[in-house]
Amino acid sequence: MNIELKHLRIILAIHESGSVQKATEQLNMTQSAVSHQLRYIKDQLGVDIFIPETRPLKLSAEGLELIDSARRILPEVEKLKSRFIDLKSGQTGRLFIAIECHACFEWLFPVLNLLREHHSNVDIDIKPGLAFNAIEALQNEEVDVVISADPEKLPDVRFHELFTYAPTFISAKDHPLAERPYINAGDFTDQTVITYPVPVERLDLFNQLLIPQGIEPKAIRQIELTSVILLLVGANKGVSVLPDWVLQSARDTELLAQKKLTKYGITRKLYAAVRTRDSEKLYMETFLSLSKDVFSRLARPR
Amino acid sequence: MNIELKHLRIILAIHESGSVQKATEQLNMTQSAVSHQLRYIKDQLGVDIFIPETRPLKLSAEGLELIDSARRILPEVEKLKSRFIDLKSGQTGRLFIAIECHACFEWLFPVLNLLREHHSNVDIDIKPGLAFNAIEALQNEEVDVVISADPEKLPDVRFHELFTYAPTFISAKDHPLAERPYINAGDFTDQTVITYPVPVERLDLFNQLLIPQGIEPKAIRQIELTSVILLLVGANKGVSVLPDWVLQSARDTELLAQKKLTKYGITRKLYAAVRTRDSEKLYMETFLSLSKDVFSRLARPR
DNA sequence: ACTTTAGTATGAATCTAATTCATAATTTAC
DNA sequence: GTAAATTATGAATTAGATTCATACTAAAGT
Repeated sequence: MNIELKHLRIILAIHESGSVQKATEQLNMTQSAVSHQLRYIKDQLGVDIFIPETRPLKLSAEGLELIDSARRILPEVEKLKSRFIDLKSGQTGRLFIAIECHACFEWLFPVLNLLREHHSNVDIDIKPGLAFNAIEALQNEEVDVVISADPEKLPDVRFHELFTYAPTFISAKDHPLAERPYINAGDFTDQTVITYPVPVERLDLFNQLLIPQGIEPKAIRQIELTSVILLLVGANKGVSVLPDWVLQSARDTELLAQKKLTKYGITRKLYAAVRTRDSEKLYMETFLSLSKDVFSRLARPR
Repeated sequence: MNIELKHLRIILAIHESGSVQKATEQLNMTQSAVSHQLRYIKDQLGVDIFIPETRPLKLSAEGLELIDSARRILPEVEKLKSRFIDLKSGQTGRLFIAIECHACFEWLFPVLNLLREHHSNVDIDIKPGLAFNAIEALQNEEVDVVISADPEKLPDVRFHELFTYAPTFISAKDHPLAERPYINAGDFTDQTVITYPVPVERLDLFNQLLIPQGIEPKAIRQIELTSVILLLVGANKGVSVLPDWVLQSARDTELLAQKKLTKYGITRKLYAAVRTRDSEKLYMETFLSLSKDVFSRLARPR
């Protein structure tokens, strides 16, 4: 028994218009085509859908059952179709975000709240944990955006530049290194470094400075919250390196000394990696521009 | 945008089997056919259903939405199909009954209760009120059975004989007519006749005896309940004519005299009129045989 | 990095199903 | 009973789906 949506639509149109004749316009079919289809439907279902020898055709008891089903099934299909129209136009969609940059929560939350206001039907989520190879997860469509500082040349992924920042050294004001004009890699050998609880390879300090120069600090202490890191550094429990904008937007930085890394400073760029074919989606464009907006407000010193 | 059930089935099969290759068996299609269909689906929906350049094919975020819809829609269609398989085999169906014979409620209720036990999925109902032209309602599929004493020769309707009965005169034992061996039409001219509240043309007494002979009784009093009719006749408030089986199955008939109508008695047959193509349906056959059963038990004098 | 293998895509030919056109058959209304 | 309206049917046509053969391509193996 083979029944298709087409058949349900035909039966429904005939019932609602009252005759095959009238249904033909609505269906954009000729009377003959409809008639042939009706016979096919009857053969498939094995029962008479219409009361024979009535003109205009009237649905039989069995035909009315078909109508019931059609009225349950067809609206679901219409929903599916309009869902895909929205998906295609970027009115709606999924925005799962993987962040490689731990501090980024600071600006990501306000961005997502704003995005929710603009695109209430977009399914927004942050996927932690798969930071190990976020770009692969992006290609597998497990996530839709990766916030990363390491752009790659990939055919199907586009890295949208969000902003530039400077990983900045901080210590207590009475710390010996607070006297220096800038900090070098070697200065860390006898320091306790306070970092976010992520693999060191993912920290700017390490992947940009210490690892290339083969230097290891005396100790590493991992702390989750930015404000706690600032507190501990202020209390001389260690030193740290954080993005400049984190320091600019944070309170309670009076007790801290901020120094650039190396003589000329290190600057990095943060990117939003997006699958190429998602780039022009409306909500994705909104996400990108909101990100830049929010960041520039956050980074402006108060 | 044209999407058919076929397409949903293909996507679902691929997702559940894990690859196009494996889905082909389940779908009874060649790999090539599936591939062509996938391109069609993609073109229709306007978005990529699969992550490009992965092998085996993996569904994209949009593809997963399709799966959701398919899992909602396809089971509804399966339900529809099995419903029609049942309808065709007579496992299930509709049994709306129109009764032209008022006393028939007496045996119809037990029949329907028994039928419900055998065929719990049959939608049983009694449609009163459209007794004016019940056979037309049968042809229009407004009802599925008409209980009638007037068979007609119709191409699409079959009259199944249920049983024979004799419209029988009753009066109080001390009524003058109780002395007679039988009752003639003329005997009613000075009688009050107690009947069911239906048009007189539908009463055996009238359409078989009084109307053909142009005789009208002195008065007609209409009463709904059989037991009340018996009570009033016993109290000499009038006479009545009821089917013999009603009298045989009723209690409190000791005070009544029963007489045949005319010298040789009048007998009538009751039929169940059914659309020809419904006749062989399982539940219809059950209904007919149950009707005969119940009647013969009812009519047997206690 | 190269080769093999499994999985998918594609084009042309073929086959199937749907539609049209012309016309017949039926039913309903007058 | 005739005309008008509606549906059915058969043959021809057209559109759509499937197959076959083969080309690609990603992933796995060496």
